[in-house]
Amino acid sequence: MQYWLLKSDAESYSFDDLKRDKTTAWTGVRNYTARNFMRDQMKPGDLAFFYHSNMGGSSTGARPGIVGICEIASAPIPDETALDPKDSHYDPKSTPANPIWMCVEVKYRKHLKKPISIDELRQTKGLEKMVILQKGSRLSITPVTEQEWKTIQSLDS
DNA sequence: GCCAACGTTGGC
DNA sequence: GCCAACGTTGGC
Repeated sequence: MQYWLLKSDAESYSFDDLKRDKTTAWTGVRNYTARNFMRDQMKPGDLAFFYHSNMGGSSTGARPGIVGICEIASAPIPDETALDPKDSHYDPKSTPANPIWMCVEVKYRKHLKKPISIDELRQTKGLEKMVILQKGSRLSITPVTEQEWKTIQSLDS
């Protein structure tokens, strides 16, 4: 059982979208480190924080942060978007016989009572080492330690 | 919109 | 295998 953090740009796929869909395949990841986490380490039943990043549109004043909890719901499966020439994530190096990009299905669990912003995470003792808080960290899938998980849960009140 | 940091690509 | 160039990410 492991804990994770999944980043998504709310404008492309938000946590509300996941609530609506209930389950979605986490496609479009084109980074080997992130892929390896999905392919080699994620297990059904693992839990993940869902994090909204903030590409461009912060006109509402909303800050990037954790908005909810979801669950890994499948073993690794080929990322279909890599095999579809019409998809913006198409990668000709990936073929049905040898799909280099893999994903997992993710299931909605629950919203936090209110989002925990990146600022609040930065201010919280014990979270200093979180990958997502490191300077220049762009990984869209990162492991979260049990201690970090509990600490963040305790902020959700 | 800016731009620092990062991952990937490709010429050598 | 090196590394400059490029494209992307994502906080601000």
